[in-house]
Amino acid sequence: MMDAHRFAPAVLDWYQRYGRKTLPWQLEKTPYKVWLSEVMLQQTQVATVIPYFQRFMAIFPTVSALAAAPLDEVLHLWTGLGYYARARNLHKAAQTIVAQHNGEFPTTFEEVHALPGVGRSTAGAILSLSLGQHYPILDGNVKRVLARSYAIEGWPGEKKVENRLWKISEDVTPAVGVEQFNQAMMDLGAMVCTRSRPKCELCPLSFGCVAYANHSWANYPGKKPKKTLPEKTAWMLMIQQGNNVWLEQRPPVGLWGGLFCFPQFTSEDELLVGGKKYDVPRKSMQQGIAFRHTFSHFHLDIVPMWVNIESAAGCMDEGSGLWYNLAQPQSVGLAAPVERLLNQLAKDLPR
DNA sequence: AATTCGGGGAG
DNA sequence: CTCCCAGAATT
Repeated sequence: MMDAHRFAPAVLDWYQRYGRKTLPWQLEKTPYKVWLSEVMLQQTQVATVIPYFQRFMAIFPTVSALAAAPLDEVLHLWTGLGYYARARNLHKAAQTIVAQHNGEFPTTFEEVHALPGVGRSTAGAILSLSLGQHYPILDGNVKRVLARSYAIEGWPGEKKVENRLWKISEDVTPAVGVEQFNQAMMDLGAMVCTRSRPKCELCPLSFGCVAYANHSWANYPGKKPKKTLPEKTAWMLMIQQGNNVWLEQRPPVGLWGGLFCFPQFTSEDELLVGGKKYDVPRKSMQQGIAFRHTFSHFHLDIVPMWVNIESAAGCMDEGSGLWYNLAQPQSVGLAAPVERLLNQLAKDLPR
C-alpha cells in the first residue's frame, strides 16, 4: 500500500529531474498568468493552449487591460478554445478584480474561489503555483495518478469518489514545496501516468502504486457509466385494404398502454409466424425504411412492413382491432411512431 | 446528482 | 469512429 509519507518526496525528486518548468506561464509566474493559463487549460490540452496564452498576454498584459477590453474582443481571441463560458467568466472576473480588489489579483482562497469560473481546484492551483500557498489540487491528471496509486474504485464524477480523492490529495500534498509538487502531479499525469499505456517503469510512484502492483492501471480511474440505452427491434405489420389500415389496441397497462398499434413482432421469425395468422405471406410484404424511436429507457428500432390485401382474414374484425380509415381518421390514441407511419400511408392515398 | 458547455488530440 | 481532456456553473 502506498505510504503517504514517501509520496511527496518521490514526486518532488522526479519533478526536479523531469518536470516542465519553462512553459510560457511558468516564466516569471504571477497569479494573473497562472489564472489565465489554468482557465485556458480547463478541458484543453497544453499544446493547444500555448499560442492562445501568448496572444492573450501580448494584448492583455494586466488584469486591468483585460477588464477594460470589450467582451467581444475577448471572445474573439478565445475563438477555437471552446467552452466560451470560460472567456465570459474570465472577463467578468477581471472586472470584479478591478472593482473590488483595485486591480490587484486577490491572494486569499476565499476571494480567488469567489471569482466566476474558478472552482476549488483552479483556486488551489493559482495560489499554490504562483504564491506557494498550501492548497491541494484535483484536476483530471491528479485524479488519475491518485486513483491508480491508491486503487480508488468508481467514477470521479460521483461525489463520493471525488471526495475520497480530495482527501487523498490533501494528505499527500506537502507543506513545503507545494508549487513544485502540484505542478509535478499534473506533469506526472500528463507525461507518465497517461490514460493509456502509462510509463510505469519511469514513474517515481511505482514503488507503492497499487494499480502498478496489480497490473490494473486500466481500471483507474473508473469510467463514466455509459448511458448506452438497450436497443430493441419492433417489426410493425401495416396491413392496408383500400383506405383502411388494421390496428390493434394494446393492453391497458405497460408501454403504449391502451393505444392503437400495428401488429408488432420482436423478430423477423415472429413476423413470419404472425403473418400466417393474418393470412399475409412474407413474400407479399414490402419492407419500409427502418427508423429509431427512443424512450427514456431504451431505443426501439422500428422496421415497417407494408402489405396491401384484397380481402381481410377472418381474425380481423371489430372487437379484436380497428380498421383505421386513412381518409377519415377515427379519434383513437396512437403511439407516436404509429401515427408517423399512418401519416406516410395517408400521404400516398389516391385521390 | 445530472446536465451543459466544445474543440482537439489520441488510439 | 469513440473516448477523453489542467472543471465549473446551472438546474
